[in-house]
Amino acid sequence: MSHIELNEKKIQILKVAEKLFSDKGFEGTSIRNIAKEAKINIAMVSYYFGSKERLLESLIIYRTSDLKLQLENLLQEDLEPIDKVNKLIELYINKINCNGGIFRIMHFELTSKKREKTLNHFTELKKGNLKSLESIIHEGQEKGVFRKDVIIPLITPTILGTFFHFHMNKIFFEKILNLNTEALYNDYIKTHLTKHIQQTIKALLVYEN
Amino acid sequence: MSHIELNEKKIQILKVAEKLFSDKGFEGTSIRNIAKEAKINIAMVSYYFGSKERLLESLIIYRTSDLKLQLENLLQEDLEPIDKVNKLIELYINKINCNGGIFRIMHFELTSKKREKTLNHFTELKKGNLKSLESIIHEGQEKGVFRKDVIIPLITPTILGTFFHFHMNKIFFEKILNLNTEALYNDYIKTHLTKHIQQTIKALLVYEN
DNA sequence: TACAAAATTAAACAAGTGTTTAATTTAAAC
DNA sequence: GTTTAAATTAAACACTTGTTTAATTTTGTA
Repeated sequence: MSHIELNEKKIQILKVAEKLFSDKGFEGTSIRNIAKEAKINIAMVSYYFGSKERLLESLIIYRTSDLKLQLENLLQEDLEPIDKVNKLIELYINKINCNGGIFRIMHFELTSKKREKTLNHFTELKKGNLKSLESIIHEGQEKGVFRKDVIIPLITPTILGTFFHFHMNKIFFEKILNLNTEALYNDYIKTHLTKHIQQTIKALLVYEN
Repeated sequence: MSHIELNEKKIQILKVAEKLFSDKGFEGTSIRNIAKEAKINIAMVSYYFGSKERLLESLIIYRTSDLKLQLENLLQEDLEPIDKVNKLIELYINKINCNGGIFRIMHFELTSKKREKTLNHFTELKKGNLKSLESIIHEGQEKGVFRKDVIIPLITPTILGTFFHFHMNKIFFEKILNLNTEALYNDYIKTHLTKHIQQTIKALLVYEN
């Protein structure tokens, strides 16, 4: 099921759908919107993907398939635990930033109790990610550099949540931080925001009350 | 404009709308859904609020009007800066948790460039909140208990982002943390999640590299 | 060239959307 | 009790939705 042949046309449709879903939400985007933007006939979406719902499903699988691999590679690098954590944060942010809207969609559209099948794929991904994080933290704890009373499953919400909330309030932060161009905004994420998250997680992991 | 007379019927509609918007999103909820649930005629929404858009606007104003006041009261309490921060975190979480879906809606529906008027009210609220937070942190910095190189506008994303991300992935966390009942889930937020956020922010504010 | 499979199309489908209308009922004021 | 305003209703409005159909064009293969 997670193997779907993706020809060029399909990928083109997926990318347009990603952009529109991200801009206007899943419900807010019509198949006619997608067809117009992708310059295809409205019947092609059903023809290729079966339905709008399964288009979303395909999109999510298409965009998340390599994240797991990258995380596992990170685990095997020869780095200090804190550097692994920092790299993991960078990896997340980079991944989300590069893949435009899909992660936004996943967080906003995949909470409903419908879309269960799509949600299952997402749950497996999150479980794997959590396992990777756990192994890094445990390593640090055994080395005596990380605290032992930290709740590991709550670390991801802090990393991703901080990023998403910033992204979510893009217009607000552009205004108060004077990020007048897209380049300035992206640069701020890559430098200040990333550093803030790394600093936060480090403090949480090593700070003793 | 921010003063709207709210009779009982209006409030009843607002509460139903909040629930449905929160469950299925703004676009995903139809006026007929709302009318059916609230046991009113579909024309009543337009009659009372003018449009679906302005129903959302009224809902947001209705739910956020007292937050500003509560924050300002907190500022004037006689507490140590770190205790004020902790109380602020508690206030946020409590506020969001009690007011069910509205904050979720605000974060998911208010990013689009449409809905500008509704968005403006929200922006003003956020600016005020940031000012309150700034004054607390500055107080702590002057007393020498907080670091001076922290980026204050990024603290709110960490507080709220962590909470929202947890809430967003409710189903996932219920599963991996064995929060089988609604009561257990809410209790986890009130205790562990709140503590995690407080611990995180404290570490960020006082930890020296 | 001829055939078959795949791709693409315009049109239609039934269902659902937010909003408005005009008629009717309810409530309040005199 | 009559008058006036507010509340409520069913029906219709024009429009959009996701999906399907059946016809046509394009493509690849023998």
